[in-house]
Amino acid sequence: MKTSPKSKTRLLASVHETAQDLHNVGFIDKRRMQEYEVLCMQPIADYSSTRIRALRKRHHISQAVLASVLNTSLSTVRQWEIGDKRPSGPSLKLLDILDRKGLEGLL
Amino acid sequence: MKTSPKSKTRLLASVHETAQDLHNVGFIDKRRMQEYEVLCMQPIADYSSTRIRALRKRHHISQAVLASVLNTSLSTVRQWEIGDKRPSGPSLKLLDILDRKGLEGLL
DNA sequence: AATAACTGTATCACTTAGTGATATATATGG
DNA sequence: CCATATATATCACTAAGTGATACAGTTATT
Repeated sequence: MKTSPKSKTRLLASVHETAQDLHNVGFIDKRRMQEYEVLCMQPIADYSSTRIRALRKRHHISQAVLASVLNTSLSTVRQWEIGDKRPSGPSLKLLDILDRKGLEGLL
Repeated sequence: MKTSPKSKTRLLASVHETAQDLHNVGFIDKRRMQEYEVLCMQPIADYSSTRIRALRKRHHISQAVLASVLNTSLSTVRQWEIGDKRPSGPSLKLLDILDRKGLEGLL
C-alpha cells in the first residue's frame, strides 16, 4: 500500500473533516481528534545560510526577488545568507515550500 | 483571451526561463529582465485580527493547529487574533496562501 | 576603456514580532 | 460534577526584521 504524493496531500487536507465525521458518528471522542490533527504535521527542517543561498541559486533568482516572493525585506534575505540572522519559523516554512514545490508553491 | 488559474500559475513560474531565453536570443537586454521579474509580484493583503480568526474558523482548525501549520508558536497566533501583535511579512504570505489555496497549499 | 547599472557585502541603531511562562475563564464532554 | 480543550490576558526577555548608508565586484552599454 504505497501512498502517492497526490493521495498523501489529499489525505492530510481532509483529515479534519474525516475526524469530524468519525466523531459525529460516535466512533471517536472529541479528545482524540486533536491527536490526529497534530500527527499530520512534521517539523520543518532548518535552513543554514549556505542552504538558503543554494536554494536561491537553484531557482536562478536574485536576493531581491527572493525577498519579494517571501514578502520580506532585501536586508533580511542578505543577513540570512551571510549568517548574521536566522529565518523565523514562518520564513522557514516558506523556504521549505519553495524547496519542495518550487516557485509555483509561493504564487 | 482569458487567463485560467492554471495558465496564470504556469506563466508566472516560467517567467525567468522565458526572459532568459529572450535575452539569449538577443530580443531583450539583461537590464530589462529584472523588470519582468518584479512585475510578477503583487503585494500581499493585510490580515487584521478578525480576518485571521475568520480564516481559521473557515478551515475548522484550532489556534494550536494553525500555529503548527504556519510553523510558529501558539502564543503568537493568539496575539494575532487578539490584536496585540501583527503578523510579520512571511506570516502574512503564509496566511495568504492558506486563504487562496487552503490547507493543501501549506503541506 | 570608461562609465553606468546590477548584485552582493558590511555595519549600524532602532523597532517590533516572537516566545515561554503563568494565571484565569469558558465551554464541552464523560 | 469533574476533567479537559480552547481561548483570553499579562509580562519580560530575546532576537528577527528593517531602513539607511557606504563600499566592492561584476556585467552591459557606448
